[in-house]
Amino acid sequence: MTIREVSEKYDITQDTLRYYERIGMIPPVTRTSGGIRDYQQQDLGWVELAICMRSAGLPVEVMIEYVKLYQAGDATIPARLQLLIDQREVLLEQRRQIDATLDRLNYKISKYEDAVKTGKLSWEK
Amino acid sequence: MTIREVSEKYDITQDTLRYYERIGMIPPVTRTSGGIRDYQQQDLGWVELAICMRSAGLPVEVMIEYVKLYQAGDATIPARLQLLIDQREVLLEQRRQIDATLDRLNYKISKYEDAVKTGKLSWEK
DNA sequence: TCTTGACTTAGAGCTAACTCAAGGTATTAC
DNA sequence: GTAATACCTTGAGTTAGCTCTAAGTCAAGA
Repeated sequence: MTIREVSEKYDITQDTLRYYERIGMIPPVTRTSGGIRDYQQQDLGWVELAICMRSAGLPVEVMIEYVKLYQAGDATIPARLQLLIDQREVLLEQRRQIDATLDRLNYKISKYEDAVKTGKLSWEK
Repeated sequence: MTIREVSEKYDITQDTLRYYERIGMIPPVTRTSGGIRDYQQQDLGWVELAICMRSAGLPVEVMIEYVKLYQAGDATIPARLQLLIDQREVLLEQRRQIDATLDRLNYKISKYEDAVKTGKLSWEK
């Protein structure tokens, strides 16, 4: 699969795909004899994982670390497990923050809806 | 309340508090005759709201827009309502992304836990 | 009054995560 | 073979969101 096809499949720019590879956020992608990227199933798996992590807001640094551990072999399995557990905790905390903000937004939205309906404010910020 | 007290109360730097005010993410804070910030209850409400939005990952630009609308008076109430509804949608989408990533993490974590227990991989990335 | 420490502004500097540009190579269509 | 297009690398540029620095002002204690 060419970089163009991958970029269309995952709706991500070719620049970003090359960037992810360059900084080690995904392992080196399979190349043709001419040096052109030819993404295999395994490469796509890494791309998908990277996009998933980033879309949740996890820093690229974490994925770089994970890839390094992966490339270092099976001895790093406990370290990889710990990294994943740590990031899960980060995401759970982030979700708590989002929920707290959603509560606040919902409260304000209901107040504003009242204000719009009745044409006046009940007290608001 | 002095800027030091506010920064300690919300665990945020004084620089950031001044920055938020400077860019219009919160309205101008009450000052003493000497020009020193003296946060009132209302100022604290804005600080709290700003911190809440930022901690959920909403861009400062959105809060700036909201404050501008607020300062423009009651005629902007429908626009403010719409802004809040839009941001709620952004947060709900962000939460979906986090949940998707949590699912992926949990799957990988369970695989790694098996690998650590049994001392071998069942197939993993 | 003098000193000390907390406060002020304006503007420069920093980091993360892209994003773009320049100059070159590979592949495909004719 | 050549032209057009898609790819390549390296390195510089951009944006958001702080964070720090410099140079100065205000307020409280000796």
